Order: sequence, then C-alpha cells, then structure tokens
Amino acid sequence: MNIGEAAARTGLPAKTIRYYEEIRLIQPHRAENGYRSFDEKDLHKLSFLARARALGFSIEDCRMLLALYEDETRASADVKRVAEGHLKRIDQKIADLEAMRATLSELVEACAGDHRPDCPILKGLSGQSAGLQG
Amino acid sequence: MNIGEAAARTGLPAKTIRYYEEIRLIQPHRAENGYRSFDEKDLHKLSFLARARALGFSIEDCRMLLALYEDETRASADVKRVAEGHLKRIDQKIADLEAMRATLSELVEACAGDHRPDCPILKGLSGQSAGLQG
DNA sequence: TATGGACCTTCCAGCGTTGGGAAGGTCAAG
DNA sequence: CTTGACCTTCCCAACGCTGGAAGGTCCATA
Repeated sequence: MNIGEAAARTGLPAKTIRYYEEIRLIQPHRAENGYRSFDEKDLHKLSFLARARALGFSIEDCRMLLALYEDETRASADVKRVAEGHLKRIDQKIADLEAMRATLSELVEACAGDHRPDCPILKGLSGQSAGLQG
Repeated sequence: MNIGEAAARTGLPAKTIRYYEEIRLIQPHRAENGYRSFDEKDLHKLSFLARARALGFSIEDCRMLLALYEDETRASADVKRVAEGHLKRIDQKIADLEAMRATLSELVEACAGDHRPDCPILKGLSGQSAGLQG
C-alpha cells in the first residue's frame, strides 16, 4: 500500500513515516513508479513505533526496542533495561515538574489578582521574596 | 561589567545571555570596544529571567512577565493570569507523564528481565497485550 | 485526448533554547 | 612582544517532527 494508507492505518502522519524511513527505522520497498510500498510487516513496525513514542521513548530508544522486537533470541532483560531507564527519566521529569508546580502555585495563591500593581509573583521572580531557590 | 561577570553573577551561561539579547529580552549597552556592558538593572532582569525559566515559563511568558515587572501600573491580575496559564500547562504535563508512567511501569513489572526472549514490554508495544491504549 | 485533482516524490527551512566551536578582535600581565 | 583570558560574530547541531515549494504519477471524467 502507499504511504497515505499506511498513515491512515497507523495513525502516524505521512511526513513522520517518511522521516522514520530517512533515519532508517523502517525500510519500505519502492514500487516501479518510485512510490513507497508498505507491507504488513512495515505496518506492524510503524504501529510499534507509534506506541513506543506515545509512551515517551526517544527515537534512539525506539530503534533499540525495534531491534530487540525483531531479534527472536533477545533476552527480556535487555528490553527491561531500556524501559527502566526511560521510567527513571519520566520520574525525574515528574519530580522536576512537581517542584515547579509547588513553588509556582505558592506564588499564585499569594497573589490577589486584582487591579493593584502589588504582586507576590513578580516579587518572587525578582528575588525579593522567600520561596524561590535558584 | 562584561558578559563573563554577568554570567557568573546570574548563573546564566554567556551564550544564553547573548541569545536573550538577540531575541530582545534585554538590551545591554555596548562599550567603545564593542563589548556588551551590563549594569545592575540588566543583572536584575537576567536574574528574573533565570528564575522564571527555572519555573518552566516559556520565553514568551518571560517576555510578558518582564514587561509587567517593569510596568509600575500593572494589575496583579495580569501577572496571575500568565502564571495560572503556566500552572495549567504544568499540570497537564504532569498528568501526561503520570499516564505514561502508569502504563510503562505496568509493563516493566510484568517483565521477568531474564535471559529468555519472552517479553511483556515488547508484547505491549506490538499491540498484543492489554494496557496500551492508542 | 485533455484536464483536473488527489496522490506521490524530493528538497529546504523552521520550530525553541541553547551548546559547541571556528575565526578573529581586545586587553592586561609578565 | 607574547601569552592567555576574555570578548565578538557566525554557523552548525541537537530533538522530532512539520510546513511548503516544485514537480512527477495516477485515475476518473469530459
């Protein structure tokens, strides 16, 4: 099938599919007219990629996971290691965001939010108030 | 003072300070030799930017906040609106990451992580298992 | 057969926020 | 006079696409 149908069936934009070919995540065949030709195996790989990306795996993680997916002699430990690394990064991001959230929400709650110019948020950002480290 | 000292005193890399000038967040004067010359007001603005960026505000949010910071007749409501918008985006990001985390950690926990090829993580990513929507 | 439109191709450029590095000017110390 | 630390501008890379331009292909219809 052509790229349009592959896009429709995997939910990935055609542009993204071309990009995945360019960075050699997939290698669809070419028809005589030069059009990319996708088979079921390509579709499976694209769907795999779509799910892995939706879980936040980097492209390089995806490349590794795809290689493991295709390697029938893989050890599940190798897959798990990649996933645990990603999990750790997710946890770190969540922690960072929670920290931001805590400080910011403190400032927001202290701000009257009316017509007057006095503003604890700006005070906090300008370093005139406690609650902001760094 | 020169950019090196400004960098040291605000904790921002010199490269970043030059970028902030390029996108017109700051406008330091120039000495006769062409070097940027930072005064205390510039330092305050840079520190303000550093704190706002550390809280995850976008550059455009920072531009708005800086304008409000410098406008003595601002209404705190305008500041609060920007901050609340950002807080909302943070909450959304946290929610997205928590969702990823939940799915991924489920898969990781189901994976033996040994020498055998059987792997629930790959099964999940390939769509052969429950727990992965979209 | 001609035309139109939907598809496909490649190539180039940009997003945001730096970071790295080249090539070269300036300044202070020895 | 040299050395080395600083400064300047400019260009490229990163991430993972996304948009658009210019042009080829295919199919249906007039």
